[in-house]
Amino acid sequence: MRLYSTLSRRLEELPAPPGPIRMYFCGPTVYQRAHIGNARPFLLGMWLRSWMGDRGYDVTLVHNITDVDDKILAAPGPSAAVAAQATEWYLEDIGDFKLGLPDALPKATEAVPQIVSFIERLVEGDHAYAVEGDVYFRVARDPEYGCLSGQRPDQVEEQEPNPLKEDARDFALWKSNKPGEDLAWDSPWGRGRPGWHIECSVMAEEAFGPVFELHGGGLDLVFPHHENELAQSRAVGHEFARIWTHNGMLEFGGEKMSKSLGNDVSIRNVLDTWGREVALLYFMTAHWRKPIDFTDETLAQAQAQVRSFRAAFAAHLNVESPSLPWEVFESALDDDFNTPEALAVLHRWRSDGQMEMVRRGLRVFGLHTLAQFDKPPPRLVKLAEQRQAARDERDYPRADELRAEIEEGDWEVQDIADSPGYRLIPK
RNA sequence: GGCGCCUUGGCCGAGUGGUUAGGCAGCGGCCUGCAAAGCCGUUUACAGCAGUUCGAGUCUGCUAGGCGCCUCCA
Repeated sequence: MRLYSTLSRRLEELPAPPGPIRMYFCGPTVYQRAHIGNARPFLLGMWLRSWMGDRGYDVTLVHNITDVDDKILAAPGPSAAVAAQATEWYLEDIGDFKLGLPDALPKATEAVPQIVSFIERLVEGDHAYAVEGDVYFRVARDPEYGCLSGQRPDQVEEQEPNPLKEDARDFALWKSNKPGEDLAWDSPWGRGRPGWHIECSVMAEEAFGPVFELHGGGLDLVFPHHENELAQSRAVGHEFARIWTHNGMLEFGGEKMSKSLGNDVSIRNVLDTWGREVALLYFMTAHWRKPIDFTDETLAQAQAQVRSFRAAFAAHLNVESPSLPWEVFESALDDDFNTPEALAVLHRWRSDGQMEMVRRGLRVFGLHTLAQFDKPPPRLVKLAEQRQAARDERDYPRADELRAEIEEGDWEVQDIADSPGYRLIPK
């Protein structure tokens, strides 16, 4: 199996099973409802874990939560409560995809002692310096700085000059407590809080030690966040992540969806409006590295595909001797996790009536639920039986009335050709 | 100014030099009491220009347009 890595800028072959494959994916900063773009790295991580598990790998997925940050401090109310509430929402939201949870969901605030000692190591190694209660990373000491993002340090723009820094490119590892900030810890440099990048270096080390196979996150984190993480970890002698995956952004009206632009739609909203199956299939339609448009039309297309799979399962087709072998599906996913191509294979099996193959493939993505049907409510079964009776008596106006009533209950009644039977399918 | 990415038919999207991707929507037909589902058929693809090659959507160069990052961001 291979995946494209930002670090090498090419496809990287994974070690042979069973690995291990240790994956660290950057999660959200928790200060409000997470938007649907935040779901993408989560889903990619979960799907990779699922697929690699099937392929015989020993996989561990760590997905961090940033619960100390400027935005949390700026939000109205006690910061700890803001973060706790938003964390709860996030866990609810990702839980509702019903894919299970990552193996660990560490929080920055629960790693502060380790963060402090990590920074001490950097200071001792002369990779960092303390100034008036802040600690900064010394970028000039790292000749490799920029290797992940391709940024040339001398070309990086500085927005607001900070006189405390030796060099404009240096970034904060520890920030001194400012008046009004209600999240702070004691440290050798005084009361303060961790900078943004350091938590990931520390929590990845906590989980995996000095080296692990895969680090994921959104494309917008390549620089500066991941560049800085890598620099910090290498400064203490770690190899850190070998493969870096960066998923494409969700776009909304031609622009990136983000909280700062105010064009974001929450995960909760999407789940409530379209349901988990449509949301999951929607993300399958685009390759993970590419941008994906978030529009009613693209979601509606995903919904149409969901319905086509469900209808095929309802028809109970299962033809033996597959037209395409399982290996075709496998190689699509093994090759840079190409979900659109895998989806095309599933459609091919669907149209050939090989629903067991479809079910097996959908299971990787948590979509095998399309093959499971709840029992229709007894009230609707009764209506369907009445409709059947009306049809038998050729009372078609009555039959159509009953069908409309069934559809109001979000089930659809379909007659079966060549038999007097019908079937009920959830809409 | 720097770094990186993208441009395929009405829409979404595969395509790792040489036979149909696939889905959605549309149209015509079969089936149906009517539908739905299904099935069959069908509809100006590869931004433009030049090059490499026996052969390019696929490689190279240029042009045009778009996007991301360099500041919080998945």
